[in-house]
Amino acid sequence: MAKGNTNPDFLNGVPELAVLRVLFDGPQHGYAIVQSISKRTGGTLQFGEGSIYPILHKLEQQGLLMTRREVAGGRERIVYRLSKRGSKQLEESCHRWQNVVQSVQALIEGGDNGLSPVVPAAS
Amino acid sequence: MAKGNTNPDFLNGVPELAVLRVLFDGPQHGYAIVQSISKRTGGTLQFGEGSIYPILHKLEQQGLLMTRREVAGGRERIVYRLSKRGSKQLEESCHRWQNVVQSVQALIEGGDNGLSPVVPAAS
DNA sequence: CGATATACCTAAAGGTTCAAGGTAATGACA
DNA sequence: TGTCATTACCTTGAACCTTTAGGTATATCG
Repeated sequence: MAKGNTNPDFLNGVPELAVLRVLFDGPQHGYAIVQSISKRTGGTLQFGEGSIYPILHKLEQQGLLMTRREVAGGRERIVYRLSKRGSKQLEESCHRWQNVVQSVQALIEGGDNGLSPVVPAAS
Repeated sequence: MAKGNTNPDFLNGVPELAVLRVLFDGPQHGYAIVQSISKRTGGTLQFGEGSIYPILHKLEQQGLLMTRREVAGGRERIVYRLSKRGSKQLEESCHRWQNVVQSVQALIEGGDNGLSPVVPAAS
C-alpha cells in the first residue's frame, strides 16, 4: 500500500518556501495555493494538500502568516496573507536556498580545476 | 537533540549526491570523503560522519560503490570507489538536481511576469 | 437527487539527517 | 612509559519533513 516515498529528490523546505513565495504576490486560500504552485512551475512541483495544510498551520503559529475568514459564494474560506515577519522569512529562505544551490553547484562543477590533490604522503 | 539548526534546510539527497561526486574524482575512504566535501564547498556544506557512513553503506549495498581494504601505516582503511552504475547514478542525480533548481528558481523569480495564464483572456 | 469540484483537515508511514557518543590505532611529546 | 591529539570507523536515538490516503462538508450542475 502506501509506498510512502517521503522526501523525494531534493525537495526539503521547498514547499514552505513555495507557500511563502506564492503568498508574497497576494493573499490566497489553501486550495488556491496548492494550485498556484503547480501552475507556476508548469506542473513540475506538485505538492498535495496534505503537504500544504500542515505547513500553513505551522506558519500561522509562527506568526509568519495571518488568516482571515471570508465567505465567497456561501462557502467559508480561510485566506492567508503574508505578515511582515513572513516577508522577512521569505527573503531569508531565498537567500539560504541560493546559498545551497551555489554550494552544490560548486561541488558538482568544481572538478579538477586549481585545487591541489589530497597528497599528504610526505614524511 | 532535535535536529538543530546547524545546517539549513533544502539538503535532502544532497549528502548522497556529494558522496558520489567526490568519489567520481577518485577513490577515497570515508573520513576523507567527509572532509573533501567540506573543503570543496568552502566549509558551507559540512556533513558529519554520522550522515556519511550510513550513506556509504547504503550505496555499497546498492552496488553503486565498490570497496577495497587498504592498509596504510598499519591502519586498515576502507576505500570506496565509484562503480559504473554509480557513475550513472551520479549523472542522473545531477540531472534531477538541476531540474529542481530550475523549478524553484522559476517559482522564486517568475513573479507575475512572462508566463501566460491558463485562461487566455477570451473576449 | 447524484455527481463533481471546491475547500479544509488529519493520521499513519516512511525516509533522512543530525548530534553525540563509542571504539581503536597511530604518532608526538615529555 | 604514559598520555594526548588525531585519524578512522561505526552506531544509536531523536527529530524532522513529506507523502499517501483517507475524511468531512458545501455549492453547482444535470
